[in-house]
Amino acid sequence: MNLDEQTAQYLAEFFSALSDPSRVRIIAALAEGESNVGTLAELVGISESAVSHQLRGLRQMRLVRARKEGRQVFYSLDDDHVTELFYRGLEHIQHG
Amino acid sequence: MNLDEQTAQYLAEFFSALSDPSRVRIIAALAEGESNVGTLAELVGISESAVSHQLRGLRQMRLVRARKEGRQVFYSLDDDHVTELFYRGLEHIQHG
DNA sequence: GGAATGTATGAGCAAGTATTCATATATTTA
DNA sequence: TAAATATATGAATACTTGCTCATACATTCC
Repeated sequence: MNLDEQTAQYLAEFFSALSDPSRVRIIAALAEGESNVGTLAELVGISESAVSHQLRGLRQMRLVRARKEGRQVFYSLDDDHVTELFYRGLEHIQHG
Repeated sequence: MNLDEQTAQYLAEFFSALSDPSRVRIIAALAEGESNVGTLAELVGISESAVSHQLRGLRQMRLVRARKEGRQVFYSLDDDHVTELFYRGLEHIQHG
């Protein structure tokens, strides 16, 4: 297969969602169900600001969706493909 | 799921293999069958040196293997998981 | 042997990225 | 209304990354 530049670009961006440990851990956490920024920060072990920045990117890729409840914002995975990719990757790591 | 830092790190590295357009195109080409550095450079549209650098990384991740034939080196995919991920990602892009 | 070809490698650089810090915005509570 | 809480955002910074360029290595051909 000889992908055109644009398709390759899109694909690369898609996989980039899982190309950083913090994002991987955020997505791993969200795979269990929705969670808010503070909780994610605690789980992942980075600042709330850092989480917020990462979620922004994931939001722009439409991989997560946000639900506001009071002053908290609950995020959840909004793309089955990423979830699936995540699990496949995990299998690969665990007994690949 | 709450991944430990190391697992997250490995996973992120694994997905990083497909997080760059040039690498995506290299892997797309190799999905068809083995190919040498010069041909890949032509297909992908980057220098042979750049291809060689990328292949080095993929080799270190054990995602491709090299077969030397005379002065040419033929590369092929050496990991079904990546191939599968690639196709899944492609589906996502094409009609996701 | 020497030239030519194919690939690999290291240094260096420009561009991208993940984080922190300071600050802003929005919502709740006193 | 003021203080407190939760999240978002922009700027700055340290780090990473993909490429080029020069050069080295290996193999074939003359």
